[in-house]
Amino acid sequence: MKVYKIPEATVMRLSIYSRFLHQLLEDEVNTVASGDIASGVGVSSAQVRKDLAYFGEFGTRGVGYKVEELYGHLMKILGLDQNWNVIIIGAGKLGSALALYKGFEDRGFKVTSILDVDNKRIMKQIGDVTVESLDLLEERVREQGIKIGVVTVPAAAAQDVTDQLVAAGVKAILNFSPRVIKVPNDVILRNVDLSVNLEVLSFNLALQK
Amino acid sequence: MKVYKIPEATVMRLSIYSRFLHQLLEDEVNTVASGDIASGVGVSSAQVRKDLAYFGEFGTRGVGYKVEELYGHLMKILGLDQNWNVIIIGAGKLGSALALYKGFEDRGFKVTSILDVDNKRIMKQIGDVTVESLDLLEERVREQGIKIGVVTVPAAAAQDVTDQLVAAGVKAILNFSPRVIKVPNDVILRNVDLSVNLEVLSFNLALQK
DNA sequence: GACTGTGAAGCCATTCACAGCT
DNA sequence: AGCTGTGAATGGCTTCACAGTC
Repeated sequence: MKVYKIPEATVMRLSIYSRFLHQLLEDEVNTVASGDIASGVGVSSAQVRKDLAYFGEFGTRGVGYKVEELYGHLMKILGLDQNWNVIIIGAGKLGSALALYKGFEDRGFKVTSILDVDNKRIMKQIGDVTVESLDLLEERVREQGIKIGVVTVPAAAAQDVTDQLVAAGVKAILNFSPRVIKVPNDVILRNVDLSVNLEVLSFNLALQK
Repeated sequence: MKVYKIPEATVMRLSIYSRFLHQLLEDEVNTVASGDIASGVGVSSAQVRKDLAYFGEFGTRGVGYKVEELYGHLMKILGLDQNWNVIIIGAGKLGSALALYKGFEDRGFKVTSILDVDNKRIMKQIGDVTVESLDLLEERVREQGIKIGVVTVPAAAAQDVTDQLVAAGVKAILNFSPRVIKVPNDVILRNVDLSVNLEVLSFNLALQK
């Protein structure tokens, strides 16, 4: 399993393939061809095979892939053969919604801490987690072995809490704030910019006229 | 202003540049060079110039760009020189959070309808919008001139509500459900897949070990 | 016959490097 | 002298097309 440089787009698709395979598993489908996956998720079959080829040979020529086996491989590749504790910084509407989001739990992400600076939010109960003070950041990261942090604070506070997460040893950050934030090279950063997504739609709509 | 095929990545960056310029405006900065924007948002200066070059010549050689002027151009390009009414389908935690998200309002997106199938959610007040029955979809889309729909329903219902949005005449859809959905060619679709984003982090973390 | 795995080709986006203005 | 605008070069991802295997 030589892993040199995998396109990010490939990783995102693997995640989508794995969910599609999960559906097939529930429908008790045993075998699947690259073309089936392709039409199921809206890409080309060559793309599916190429994506998988980065990680090994999982199929049988003339036949296809065993659903259960391929699913297992993908989950392992995606690092989902283990559970991840996640800390959310920012207990506003968005942070709360994410904390309760079933899609995370289903895939092995457990929100074990939710922190905020606002006293009105501290002690609030979100699912089975209690919102705590931002002061506890380092302590919670350490004791819960947290590698993944989610930032859902206002733009003005985003860089500051990010720096705190990094200082506490968090290695991967999912940023929902509408601000470009900077992290050291060894920390993985992804941005989910809600406004940008709507604006891409707006751009394309405006084009059509 | 010849617009043939603009890379999606360029559009996303324009959105980010525009927000950066807005910050500069507030700080009363008058002029900005491509290198300043670049370091502000974490791309190369050549990238900034190339992105802008798709749409015209906005700068002055030897000087840079007038902040206010460039900002205006970008907002126009992004279709943000007008307001957009937005309908949200799914009044769960995520749908509610998005309905209240300030970042949308700030950029001219107004959530004018929130619909759900669940009677327990109907009549609930979210901000100044009342959750209504999914049955009203077509009526609301028509009377509010809605072009943009946001889907925050469970995976199993995603394709169904998408089809209803399309049938009602919605031209752009932002899908938050963890399911691949299909739309006709003339409808613009973007997916914000929250789990996929976490899984890309997980993949990269798992690699490092 | 059917479908995988993969080198080669094609395509698209980014970076380079410099001519052109101010 | 400084910074933009842009053709050319580069790099990377996707598609093609087919040899290899069951």
